Amino acid sequence: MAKNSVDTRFELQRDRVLKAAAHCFNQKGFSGTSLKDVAAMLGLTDAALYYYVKNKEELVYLCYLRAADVGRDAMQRAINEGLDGLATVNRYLELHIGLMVGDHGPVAILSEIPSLKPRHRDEVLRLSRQHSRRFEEILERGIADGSICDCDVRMTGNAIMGSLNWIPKWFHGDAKTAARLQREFPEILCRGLVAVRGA
Amino acid sequence: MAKNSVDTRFELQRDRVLKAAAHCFNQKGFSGTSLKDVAAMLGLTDAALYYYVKNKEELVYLCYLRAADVGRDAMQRAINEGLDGLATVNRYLELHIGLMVGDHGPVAILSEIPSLKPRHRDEVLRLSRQHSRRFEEILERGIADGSICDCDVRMTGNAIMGSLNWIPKWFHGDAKTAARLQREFPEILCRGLVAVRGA
DNA sequence: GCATTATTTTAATCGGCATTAAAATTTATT
DNA sequence: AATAAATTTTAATGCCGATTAAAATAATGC
Repeated sequence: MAKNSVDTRFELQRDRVLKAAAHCFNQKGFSGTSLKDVAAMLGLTDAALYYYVKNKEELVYLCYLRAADVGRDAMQRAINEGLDGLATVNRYLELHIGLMVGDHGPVAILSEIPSLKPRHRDEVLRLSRQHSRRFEEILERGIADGSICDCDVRMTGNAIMGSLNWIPKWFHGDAKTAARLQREFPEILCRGLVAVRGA
Repeated sequence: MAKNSVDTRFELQRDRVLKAAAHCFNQKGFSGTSLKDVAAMLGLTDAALYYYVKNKEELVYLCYLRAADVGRDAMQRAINEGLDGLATVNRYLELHIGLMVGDHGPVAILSEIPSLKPRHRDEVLRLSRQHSRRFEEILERGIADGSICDCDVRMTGNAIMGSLNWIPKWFHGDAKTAARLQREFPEILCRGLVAVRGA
C-alpha cells in the first residue's frame, strides 16, 4: 500500500498540474502562458513541473487527452442510460456541459494541435474524430427511432459540437449561472433536431 | 494619382500579409507559426514584414480586425435586405460562411486574444461584444415579428455563433463542398429558431 | 539619366523562456 | 534516528525566434 499511496499521490499532483495548465491555457492562451505561470498557480517553481511532465509539448498533449476523456465519459454515461436518440443527445450535452463548467475544472479547447509532435497530434486527432463519429452514430440512431428529424449528421454534428466547444470562450459565470447553462443549453441545441410528428 | 497608387499598392501588400498570416495561424496555430513562415508564403524574408506591421502582436491584432470586419459586413448586408428576423439570421449566416470559406481567404479564429496588449485586446473584445449584441438584436426582432420562437437570446446567440466560429476547425474542403456548406449550414442552425405556428 | 522614395535583404542583437543538472529539502521506511 | 526515495529549488545553459539597423535593390518622378 505504501507504493500504491505514493503512486496515487503522484497521480493526484500530476492531475492538479494538468488542471492548472488547462486553466492557464484557457485564460491566457497557449503562447501567453509560461511554465512559470502554471507552476505559480500551484505554489511551485517552473522547474518542478518537469517532475510530472517531460516538457511543455507533453503538457499540452495531456491537457487534450484530459479534454477527450471528459467528452468520452459524458457520452458513454449518456448512452448507458438507454434513452432514445434525441434524449441521449440531450443527456450527453447536459453531462458534458456539467463537466466543462463545473467542479471538474476547465478544459483547454485551443488551437495548438498543429504544433504537437506528429505522434501526439495524430493521437489527439484520432480521439477527436472518434468522438465526432460516435456522436453522429447517436444522431443516426435518433433518426432511425424517429426521435430526430432527417438531417445531414455530419453537418449537424459539427454544428452542435461547435456550440458546445465554444462555451469556454464566452462563459465565465459563477456556479449558479453554470447550473442554468447546464439546464437550458442542451434544450436550445436540441430544438433543431426534433422530428416533426407526421412530417 | 501617383501617391494614391503607391498607397493602394502598400495596402494591397499589407492585405496579402494579413491573409497569409491568418492562413498560417489557422493551419499551424499561433505559437507554431514564425514570422519566417508567413513571409515565406509570400516569397519574402521575415524582416520584410516589419515594413507592413510593427510587430507580431500587431499582426495578430490586425488579423482579428479583419475577422471582425468580415462578420460586420456580412451582418450589415443581411440587415439591409429588409427581411424578417429569421430570414435575416439565415441570410447573415449564409453571407458570413461564404466569406469564411470562400475566396475572401481564411480568417483566424484563435485563442490568443489574451496575449494582445491591453489597448488592442479591449478593442477586439469590444468589437466581438458589439457583434454578439447586434446578433441578439436580430433575434429579438425575430421574436417580435413572430418569425422566431421565444428563447433566451443570449444563450441562443452564443450557440449559433459557436457553431459558426467553429467551422474553420473542421472544414477543410474544396470550393464545391464549401458551396454546399454555405447552402445547407444556415438552415441547420436556423431549424431550432423556427416559431411554431399557433404555439 | 539622376535623384528620390519605396521595398527588401543581410547580418546582428537581444531577451525570454524552455530545459537541465546538481544541490537542498521534504517525506517515507525500517 | 538513519537511510533511502521522492519532491522541489537554485542556478545555469542554450536556443529559437522576434526585433533592429544599415545596406542593397527596385520602383518612381522629373
